[in-house]
Amino acid sequence: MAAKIKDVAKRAGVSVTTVSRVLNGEKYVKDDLKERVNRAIKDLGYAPSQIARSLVRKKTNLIGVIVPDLTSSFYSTILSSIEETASSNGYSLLVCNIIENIDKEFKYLNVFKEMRVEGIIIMHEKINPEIRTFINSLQLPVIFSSVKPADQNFISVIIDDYKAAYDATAYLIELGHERIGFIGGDMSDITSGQNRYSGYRNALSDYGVKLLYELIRFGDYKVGSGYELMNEMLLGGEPPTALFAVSDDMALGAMNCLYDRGLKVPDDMSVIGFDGSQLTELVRPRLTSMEQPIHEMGKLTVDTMLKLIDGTYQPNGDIIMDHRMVVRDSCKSITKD
Amino acid sequence: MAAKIKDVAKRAGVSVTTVSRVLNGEKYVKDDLKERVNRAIKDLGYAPSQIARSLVRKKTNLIGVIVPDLTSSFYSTILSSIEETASSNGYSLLVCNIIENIDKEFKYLNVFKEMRVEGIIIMHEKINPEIRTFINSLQLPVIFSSVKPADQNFISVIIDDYKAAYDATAYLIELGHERIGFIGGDMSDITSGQNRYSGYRNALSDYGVKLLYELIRFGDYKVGSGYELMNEMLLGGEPPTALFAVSDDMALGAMNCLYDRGLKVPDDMSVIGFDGSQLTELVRPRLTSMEQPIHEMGKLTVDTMLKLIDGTYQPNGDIIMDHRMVVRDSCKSITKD
DNA sequence: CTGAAAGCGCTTACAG
DNA sequence: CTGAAAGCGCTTACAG
Repeated sequence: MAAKIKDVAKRAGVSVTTVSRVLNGEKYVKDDLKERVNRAIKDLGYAPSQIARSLVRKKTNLIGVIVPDLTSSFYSTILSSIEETASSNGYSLLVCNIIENIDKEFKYLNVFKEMRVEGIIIMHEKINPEIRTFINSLQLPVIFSSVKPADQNFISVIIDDYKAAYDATAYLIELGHERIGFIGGDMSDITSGQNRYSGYRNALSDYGVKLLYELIRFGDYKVGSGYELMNEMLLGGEPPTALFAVSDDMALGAMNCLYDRGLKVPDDMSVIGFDGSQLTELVRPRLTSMEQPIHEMGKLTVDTMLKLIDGTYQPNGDIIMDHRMVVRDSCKSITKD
Repeated sequence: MAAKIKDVAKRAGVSVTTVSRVLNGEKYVKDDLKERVNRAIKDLGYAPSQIARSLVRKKTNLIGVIVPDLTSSFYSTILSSIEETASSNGYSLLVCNIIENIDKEFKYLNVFKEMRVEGIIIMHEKINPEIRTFINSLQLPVIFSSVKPADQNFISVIIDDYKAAYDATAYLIELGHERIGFIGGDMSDITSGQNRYSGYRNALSDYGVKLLYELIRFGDYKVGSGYELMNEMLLGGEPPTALFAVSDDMALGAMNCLYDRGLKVPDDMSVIGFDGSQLTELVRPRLTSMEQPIHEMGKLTVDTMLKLIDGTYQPNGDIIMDHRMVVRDSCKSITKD
């Protein structure tokens, strides 16, 4: 079995207290003792048990993370950034991938509780009352990253979705488009559903562009729904000249649908996405997108979480980051001729 | 603070031993006591501390996972499957994302050691002697998933990369191609580098097709290198009529390069990829690929790991899974006219 | 069927 | 500067 502190103490000829002291970098240990201990540690290949240590310190250095879909480019990128920041601060991640499975989420939340994680990061906003109650009962710092649940007690790290959607729509309008289709998200989601839709509508109305209900659809942010919804729109009558989809995945789905029907982007239709996922650079034409600062968002989420954990930060509302429009090749100005 | 077993015992008017018994589902507890305990647990919102439990049981139910790149579609899909299988068997994952960072890998391996994980799953084969020694010293079950390191002491869950590459090449040859370009992987990698290259070469030679060195390049499996290498090939002289890239990402990179230069797939060049990542269905034209059973591979990795942990399984060599060619729209037979 | 006691591998006052 | 002892929150023989 693995060596324990007692073995080290015996081999170094000191007490376990002394070993513990050099392990934790305390001063007040004579150099020669320190040396003997360090050699014993090396000889034995000793590494202190975090689990014993956690028990006495009441500190696990663990953060629980709930991701809706690990295989999504957007979430895996945030997660990657979260992991990087956490690990460079001495924290490890317990990752739960819930694929729209409430039972699994509950089960995992319970694992988080049993593992005594010090904080929880959640990346979806569809929490039901039961889950909400459970989370609250944990009395742990909780941060929603990139999403905002209805419950005002939670803190989110997000962009201003309303404004971002407004800007994306305005961009299309300024390109001369007047028939601007919209593929939105789940309207029970505050930020990615409602706020992005409002941004779209208000931009149209501010610019005096008519809202065309036949060009509006709502999906689930995934490629498949973008495809289906665009197909529906095409079947429905005169197509839009431009499309704003509230996720890059749905924008790509729409582009694929157009491709399969022999339509060209951006010649036959301009398309703008949302998120700034890696896909934007991988597809052809490259996808213009209203981007979230994905990497920075993950980092800021963890930095804030760490401060929340050590009591250094008093939350006062959400943390709003800047969005950024990145123009690529999927939009063009309309030329009436 | 969170309730502890002592609080439950007090509230239920029993000993902690009894509480522990109902917690662990032991029989030999009278129904009325059991009821009182369960009520106390509910009232207090008590959840046993896994960390205390781990300490005495010497069992953490933790598996460490090392992923080279979380944002890659291939790895995130395996990871998702690993997570699913682990969690449904009561195990949690400690995930380390090493982005070609040896120091970080070392640091994490040490975290794994300190956290007393019960096994380690690794998804890259570039382990240096130092890492190898460290891993061996851990005396823990280790499984390489989808890759095979040079060290024969480790066990891998993989496909037959040689045969898969052979089959992919043969497919192109049977389509009538004779100028078949190849974008390989890192030749210091046994499976994804060497074996796939051998498969390509031997297929050519078995079918009597000439090996053209000017059509051979080696990349790093990523989109960017596929793009660069194809560009190089195009600049080099007469282009191939078909390309076999040993990762879907590189195949996509190559397709993007062709697109940017106004060349059509599959009319101007057929392209076949390798892996079966989600990208194959997302790009246009859809990418034909020699697929690994990604999801099953993740599951089998964990199933095997669990058996290794409980001593139910005696490893005898690698576990080879079946590959599968999935034809989509990126290849066509050559028509000489 | 139930409980008192020892012990898991550490850290942290406390005393010297 | 160093060590003996208590304690973190559980489980598991052992005894009854």
